[in-house]
Amino acid sequence: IAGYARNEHGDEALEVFYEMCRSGAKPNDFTFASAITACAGEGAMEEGKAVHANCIKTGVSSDAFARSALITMYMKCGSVEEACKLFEKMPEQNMVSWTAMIAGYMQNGYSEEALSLFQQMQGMGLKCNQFTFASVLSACANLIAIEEGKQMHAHVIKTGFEPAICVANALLTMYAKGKSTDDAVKVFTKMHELDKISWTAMISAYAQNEHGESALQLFREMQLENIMLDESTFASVLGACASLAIAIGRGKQVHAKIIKTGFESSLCVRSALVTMYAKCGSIEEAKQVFDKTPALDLVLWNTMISGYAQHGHGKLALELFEQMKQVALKPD
RNA sequence: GACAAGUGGGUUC
Repeated sequence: IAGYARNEHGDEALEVFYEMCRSGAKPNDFTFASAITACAGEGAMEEGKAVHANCIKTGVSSDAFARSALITMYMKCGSVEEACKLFEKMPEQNMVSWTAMIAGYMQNGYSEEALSLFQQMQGMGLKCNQFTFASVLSACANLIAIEEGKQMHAHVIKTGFEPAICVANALLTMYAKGKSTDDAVKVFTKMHELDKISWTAMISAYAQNEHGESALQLFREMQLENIMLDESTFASVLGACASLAIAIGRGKQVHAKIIKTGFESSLCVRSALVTMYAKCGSIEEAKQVFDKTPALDLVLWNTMISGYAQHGHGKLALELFEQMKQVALKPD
């Protein structure tokens, strides 16, 4: 159940969970927590609450783990209020529940609150681990609070969490968002172990800081190292192509690779493709990608409208805007 | 021994 839940297979996790319940095997506090994690991944808030009620009814030793998982579920579903209410009511507050709150605040755009909660956590003398620091560093990144991020970096070194891969990835991104490409490179170079997130974060760091060619070079190295690519990688690589406004042929090579690896249906890849084609001078191909997309989301509409607007097609941009409103999508 | 919390990605000249 935990294996499925942690790997974004919430539906299968829940299937196994219910099968377990039917079989008469008795779930323990970890089982319920994992089932709630599965609900979080599925955005199934009501089901998660029901699992928690069931957890209490079953009389496991403690529902503390289930509560931490519930906090995450509420946060993932955007119910920050409910998460707070639950957190305040929790009898035993520990590192995991606090980290869940800090991460949740950060993910929902409340990075200030995340940092202030971290200060409180420190004040109470609660322990922190790599997950806490990764979230706090991401909060600094969101706020582009580089001075604070640097202090946190020092703190992370002092507490021995700098080598943790999730901490290093968050550090790298924090520096990249603060336009400190050199510091981002330092973090990347210092890492003993790199995962797909590290590579993508570094590619994105280059792409966002006017080092598009370095981004593309790193992408080549990443492939030579046989690192698994995913939709985030391609979105970042396309971002590099767009930022360089490279020759359309090179952009098309990336597009071909996307098709070959089966990522062309991803919405974030599609919008990155639209931008790439628009910026590389082929608004027609941008529109083709747009037209081939079955379920357009807000970002794709925005991307195509911006593409037209920025390339001398104001009238088409306005027409598309009208179309967008007709499909009952709310402009932002 | 495993199991609750974590890091990267698309639009905004």
